[in-house]
Parts: sequence; structure tokens; C-alpha cells
Amino acid sequence: MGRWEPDSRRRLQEAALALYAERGYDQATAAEIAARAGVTERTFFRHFADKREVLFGGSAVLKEHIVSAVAAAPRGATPLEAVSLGLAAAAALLGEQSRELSAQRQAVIVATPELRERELAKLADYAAAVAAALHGRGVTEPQASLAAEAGMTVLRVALERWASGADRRDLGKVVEGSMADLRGVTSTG
Amino acid sequence: MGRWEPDSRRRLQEAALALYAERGYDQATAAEIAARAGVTERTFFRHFADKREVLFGGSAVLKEHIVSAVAAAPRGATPLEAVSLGLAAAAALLGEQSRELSAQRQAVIVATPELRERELAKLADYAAAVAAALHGRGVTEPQASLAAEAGMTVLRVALERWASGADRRDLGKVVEGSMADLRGVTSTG
DNA sequence: ACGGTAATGACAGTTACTGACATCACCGTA
DNA sequence: TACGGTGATGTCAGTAACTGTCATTACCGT
Repeated sequence: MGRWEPDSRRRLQEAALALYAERGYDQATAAEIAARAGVTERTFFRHFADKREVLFGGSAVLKEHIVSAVAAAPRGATPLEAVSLGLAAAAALLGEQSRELSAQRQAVIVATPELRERELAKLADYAAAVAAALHGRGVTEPQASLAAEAGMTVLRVALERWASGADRRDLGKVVEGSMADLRGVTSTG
Repeated sequence: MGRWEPDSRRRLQEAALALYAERGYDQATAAEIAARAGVTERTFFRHFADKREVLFGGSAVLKEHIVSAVAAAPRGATPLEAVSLGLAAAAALLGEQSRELSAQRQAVIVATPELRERELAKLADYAAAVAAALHGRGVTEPQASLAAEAGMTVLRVALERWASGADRRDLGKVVEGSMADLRGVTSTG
């Protein structure tokens, strides 16, 4: 550890979310965020590749949880059932944080095109990893990619409904409901 | 029209694709693209919001085609059937261009994270418009969003398979096949 | 001939991001 | 206890994406 205040990474994340929420993403400079966190701008970019990434600091952990759950699904599970288990794991992890904080983060993302782009890219990254996990379960292309992509779509739709308050249930329940809706759409349509 | 060489927009698009393909996206500066097109850097940014957008110049037209086809689907069509008609329209439009040019463009996009992000954002934008068109057909949420998102996923997966040469059939056929795969995955899984 | 207009050029300025080097506390070890 | 290695940070210069503003110029209708 360094000799300065510890947790600079966490402080940067909190400062960024606060500033983005206060005055908007593009009105907040990296230098300002760093100053609020008590470090220099250079340190900001040592911890995060760019201004967007600071809001997605936990994505690697989330990805690992999802992939592990998919890989650990019972042998008999169908591809989409395995994906559903991954989504449940994601919901459990995301549900740990306060709904209020998640809602603030999601509000900033929804309000900022650049951040929405990044969120989509993260989900696409998860989808690729899930597809690889499905390959490991013997699922072939393009079924693996389609199941993974469909699952991430379900997660995103559910997350939006949950964070916006449109659905008051627990995130896990919202995810389950959205997955059921997807099945309904694709089986009858 | 202006008094200089016309078609500056098209020239910029061609110059950008060529330079991105030659030396990579981040090794090509906006100034270089503009110079090759015979204009100044400022003109580049008058035609395109940023360095990425120059590869997505036809997206508004494509979006219109998709939405129109969805809206014009027969009354009895299910949501996913309507979306399928939109995908067919997209495939028809994209199939007009030479497969070689499309493949070059797709190769650049696949090789560049920033461009992949933008492509995902474009597809998400199409999905939102398609969902709105489905609303106009009486489809409610979340079925409309899920059908639209699933459709755009199918389009993306099919486009990758087609442009990469993994599937030698016409784009329309590849799209149909991917849609059938999605139905298979979600009905049995 | 003339005034309006749309596209472009010219140019200064901000800011995201990078590379290179210096600095400083901590830690193991002699 | 002194000492060298290490990791995180500071400092500073530099590139390039993008923006605002104003001047310029051909075309077009009257």
C-alpha cells in the first residue's frame, strides 16, 4: 500500500458518481473528480482507462459471478436454464448494494449516451464470456451466442425496470419475470 | 451545394474506411482523414459528430427501413414475426452493398473496441425504435422491448457470421437461419 | 448586378488521455 | 539498524479529439 490515504480507487468512484449526478457527465472534468478524491488527474487515469470506466469498476467481479454460475449449472440444464442461473447470481450481487445507490448510478448512465454505450459494451462482454462457458458445456454455435445475448438483454431490461422503480419487486424476481416474458415472446411469435 | 468538390461527406467516409483499414483506427487521425478527402479537419467534424460516426453514416436510413417494415407487417403477425420482416428489410438494404466492402467495414469494427461500442449503441437505438413500432401495433411492455432486442441480437449475430465468411449464404438467408436458431434456443431452454 | 445562403476554411481553445521521470513511504533482509 | 527494492503517486510535457467563432466564397433567386 502507498503512504497516502488508502482507498483512492474507491474515493475516485464515489467522487465521479457524485459529480456526474450533480452537474452531468460532460460538465465534470477528470481533474475535478481527482481533486474531490484528493489525488491528481494522472492517478485517475491510472485506476481507470477513461472517464466512463470509473462507473463500471465492479464489472470484472460481476462477470466472474455470472460465468461461474453458468458453468456450475447442473448437467441436465438447457442452455437458457444455465444462463438463467447466471442471471440469478448477477441479481444477487447487484442486489447487495442499496437500491438508492444503484438507482443513482443507473440514472446517470441512462442520461448519458457515452455511458449507455459503455454499459452495452460491458453486457456484450459478459455475453461473450457466457457463450464461452456454454461451449464448455457442449453447447454449439450459434445457440450459445444467442442464448447468452438473450440472457444479457433480459438482465438489462430487468435492471432498467428495477432501478427506475417501474417494478418494485426484488431484482431477482424482476429478472425471473423478464426471462419468462422472453420465453413467451419467442415461443408464440 | 457548395462551390468546392461535391460529395465531401462520401469522400470522408471512404477515406476514413481506407485509413482505418490500412493502419488501424487509433493510428488514423481525423486530420489525416480530412486531408485524404481534400477538406479540413473542421469539415470532418461538421459532417460527423466524432471519429466513430463516420463509419455509420447510413444508419438513419437503415433504421427507417427496419421500422417501416415492422409497422407494415400484416395485422395477424405476432411481434417476433413483425420483427422478422424488419430484419428482412435490413438484410435487403445491407445486401445491396458489395460483400467485400461490408466485410472490410465489419473487420475494422470488430478489430476496434470503440467502434464495437458504437455498433452496439446503434443496434440498441434500432431496438428502441422497433419497440415503439410494436407499441403502435398494440404490443405491450416488456414483450415489445424483448422482441425488438432479441431481433437486433439476431441481426448482429447474423451480420458477423455473414461478413466473416463463416456463412456463405445471402445475408437474408443467414438472418432467417439465426432467427430460427433463437426460437429453438428459447423454446426448448 | 445584387443580396441571401449554405458549406467551408482558419484559428484559438478546452479537455481527455499518454509517456517519461522523479519521489516517497513501506517492507524484507543483511 | 541501515539499505535497497517496490508500488503507488506526483509532476510535467505532449498529442489529438472535439468545439466555438468569425471570415470567406461560390451558387441561387430576384
